Amino acid sequence: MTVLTRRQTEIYNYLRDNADNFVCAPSLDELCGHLGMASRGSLYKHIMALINAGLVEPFTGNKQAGVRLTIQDQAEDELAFGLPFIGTIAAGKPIEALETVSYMSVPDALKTNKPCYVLQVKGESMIDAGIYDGDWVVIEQRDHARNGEIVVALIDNSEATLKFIDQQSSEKLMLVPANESMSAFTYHPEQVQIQGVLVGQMRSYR
Amino acid sequence: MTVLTRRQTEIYNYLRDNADNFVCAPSLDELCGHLGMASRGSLYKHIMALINAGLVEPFTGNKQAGVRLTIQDQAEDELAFGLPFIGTIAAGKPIEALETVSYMSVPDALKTNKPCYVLQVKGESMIDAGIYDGDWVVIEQRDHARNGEIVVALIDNSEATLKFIDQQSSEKLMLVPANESMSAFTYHPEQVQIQGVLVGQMRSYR
DNA sequence: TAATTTGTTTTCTTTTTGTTCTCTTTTTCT
DNA sequence: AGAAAAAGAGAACAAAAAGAAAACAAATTA
Repeated sequence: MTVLTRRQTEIYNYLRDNADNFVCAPSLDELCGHLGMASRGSLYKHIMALINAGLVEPFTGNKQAGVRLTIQDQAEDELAFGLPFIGTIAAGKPIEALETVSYMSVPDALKTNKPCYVLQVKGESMIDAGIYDGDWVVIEQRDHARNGEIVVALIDNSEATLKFIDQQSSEKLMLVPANESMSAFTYHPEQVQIQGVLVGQMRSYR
Repeated sequence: MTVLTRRQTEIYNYLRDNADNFVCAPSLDELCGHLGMASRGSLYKHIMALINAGLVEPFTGNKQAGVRLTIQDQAEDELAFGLPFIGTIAAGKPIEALETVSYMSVPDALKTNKPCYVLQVKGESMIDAGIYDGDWVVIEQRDHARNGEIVVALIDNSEATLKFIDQQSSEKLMLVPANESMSAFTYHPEQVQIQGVLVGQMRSYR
């Protein structure tokens, strides 16, 4: 998995979105203008990082051809790149407090058009729902959910878990694990902070 | 593909857009006027580059015919669109016989560096392994597998399924579903054709 | 034939561009 | 708060690209 910094992601997104607007491969100076930068040398470092990551085609020697996007990133339909990967879900911190570890390419089919992020599941609390230890989950950032949805919930500001949510009212709500050996608990709404709702899941067998 | 310099691209675009405006093929001096250049020799270099790239028809000797445009548009890179999405797994046909329905971008973590394709799971045969009806699976194209791996297997040339493979020998092999209500079957190796091995899985909750 | 146009080559200068460096500022993490 | 990483500015350099101008030969035109 490719790890990009925030600026690198911004620049890559700009290149991807504007690839068709250039009559030919743009020069570093030209890109600087579009990106609001004053120094070629600074942009150069970012471009080299993207080339190193295989996201951008290298400069053609010293023929000053500039930068061209690679093939895989031109995919029209399922183009996907750059959801922040935040870490594991058992971190016990509010999502906003977690730093983006890296970015992860996620198919469109697994995310929504709202802000999303990726977590890696730690533990077996959702095993009966087909979500296993080590899986990645795509979470739409939200502070509310409907009954029956699977949510990332922060309990008493200390423990983050992935659970079904149910029986929400002004006095209580229920968090239900999908694991026979674990039991559901009822909380006061003030105890529970919803961090997002599950919209996608991925697993690697390698 | 030949990479054009900026000026070459500009000149090519001008020629393409204005080909119909010339009563006959323009001379270099005439083109210099239109392009705001003072030197034939400079333009000559650019034109020769375009001829070399096959984008412009060569000068017809010294009969002052000038430059003629070819019909050919600028060659575009052939784009790849991620992994081929072939369809559902219960299709009952060999994978090779299936045509690519579309392409799907898949995170690096879910694929290998070998040829892979994507299938959508139909049925509940792997439900106890956390693979549900409607999930997408990433399959590495292979005709053999190790015991314990999850494979796409074509049985008797008629039925494609996703199963664990086990107890492979020259006389038999076993295909084991991950579903309590379904039972494992033993086959002769000739009956079973392995189409690939599971390397990734994805699910959407939208 | 002489003059003119045109493609072609060559030499030279200027501009653009990739590349590397050092230094400062900003952001991020501990 | 302090350390580390990221981001940016700016200068300097070499190579490539671009252009100007002159010269020449072949073809066309007058």
